Amino acid sequence: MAAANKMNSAEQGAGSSELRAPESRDEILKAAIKLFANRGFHETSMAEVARAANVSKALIFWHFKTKEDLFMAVLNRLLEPYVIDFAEEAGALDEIAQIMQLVELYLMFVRDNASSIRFFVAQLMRGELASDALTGPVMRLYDGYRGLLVDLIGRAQAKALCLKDFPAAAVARMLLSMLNGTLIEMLFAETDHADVASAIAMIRQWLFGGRAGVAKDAPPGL
Amino acid sequence: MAAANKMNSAEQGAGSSELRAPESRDEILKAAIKLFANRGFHETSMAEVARAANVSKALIFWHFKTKEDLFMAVLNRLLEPYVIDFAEEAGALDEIAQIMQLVELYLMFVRDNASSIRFFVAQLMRGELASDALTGPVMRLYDGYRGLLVDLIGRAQAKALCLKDFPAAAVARMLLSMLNGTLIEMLFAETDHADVASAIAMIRQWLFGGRAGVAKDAPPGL
DNA sequence: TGGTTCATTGACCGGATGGTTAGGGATTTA
DNA sequence: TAAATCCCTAACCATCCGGTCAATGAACCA
Repeated sequence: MAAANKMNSAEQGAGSSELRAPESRDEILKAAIKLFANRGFHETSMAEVARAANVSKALIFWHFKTKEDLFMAVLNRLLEPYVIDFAEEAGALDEIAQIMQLVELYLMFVRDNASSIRFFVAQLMRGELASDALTGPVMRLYDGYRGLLVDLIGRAQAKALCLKDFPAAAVARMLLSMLNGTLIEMLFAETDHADVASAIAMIRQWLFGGRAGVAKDAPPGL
Repeated sequence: MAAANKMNSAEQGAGSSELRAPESRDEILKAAIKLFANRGFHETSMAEVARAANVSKALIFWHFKTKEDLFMAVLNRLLEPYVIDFAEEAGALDEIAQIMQLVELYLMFVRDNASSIRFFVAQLMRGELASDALTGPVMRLYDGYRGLLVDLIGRAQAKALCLKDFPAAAVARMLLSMLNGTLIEMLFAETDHADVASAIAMIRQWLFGGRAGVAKDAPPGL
């Protein structure tokens, strides 16, 4: 059985807008990222991905053995920019400046990766899939970030630079809650830049009171 | 509306383990709530709902015309407890106490409705379905709550009871960010009660500095 | 030139899903 | 008691989905 007749000929004509080489894999990944991000895993069909990537469904299964394989590849691709090392960023700055830089880094990171973060959060929310392959790296990063905060806040408290009414760990947790709250406001309501800037100002005021000590007052990028 | 009549006679006598009267609708709703909540809309099949509710799939389609109808019914059922009037709660208390009571109310509400809130957030995240029927009521409630906060904070600032370095609206927004951040920590990491209590303490400290003025120091329920 | 591998495709398959239908048993109504 | 109504079900259907397969053109290798 199987017709096998071909039918094509059609578009030949040498170059023009034809599909290229094994960068089709990349095309598929990009399409999958977009679709998974704003429709979720279960709601995205391989046929849709194929259509969006301008390839046949079978080709997707040639590149990635299963749908979950594709999903994992998407995960890894999205995880790449998440490896930014927060640590290196701040050199000889005092604790206050370092903390504020971490805060700004967090917010800028969220702003720049809004869509993939939305994706991760959506995935996190339900145990949908791969909760380990997902939870693992993200949580490691998150814990690392919190660790840095606890450390820095502890040192700032020791130098009496920063509010001391609560243990460093609690302050760090609260700071992260503030950041996460601002984050979800950025993601769902569309907070404008002014609001984010004012959030940063309020965080600084909360942590350090009237003290200065920060290099730049209004972060350039935000 | 829902019949409510009858339900009589019921199971006794012959029936053995037989199904009852038009409270089957309720059984279906309860099952659907549970399934939709922790598996989402698309990942929950009508057959599963039927199995979980111990009825036939066809009966579901008799009670609710389509799957989306069932989903809407679930939404409305879940929305019911959300009508709590925050306003009535606080009577003759001063602004500080009222604000702190709102804060506690928010956190307790989240704690008590964790599963349905998780459901709403998951639904909100993607525009999956009914984004109006969903967004509408929840956002109205949320805005109402924020309005109350802005008002109270404004009055507290006027009386110099509360931090005045920022406009009331900004303070309210930040407070909500803190609450939402604490919320997602409660929902996803399992923050224990001590952490929530310390979060409340830190919020009070942030808003009112050393001032007292609050009736109870450690909220009983939390 | 013929063969091997790479990259790609249309057609196909079994299973699950949302939804329908025809009917049946019990209760109410006339 | 006959008709109508309500509540409920098994069986069915069309569609879509993840995944497979045989075939094939192009590039590289002998």
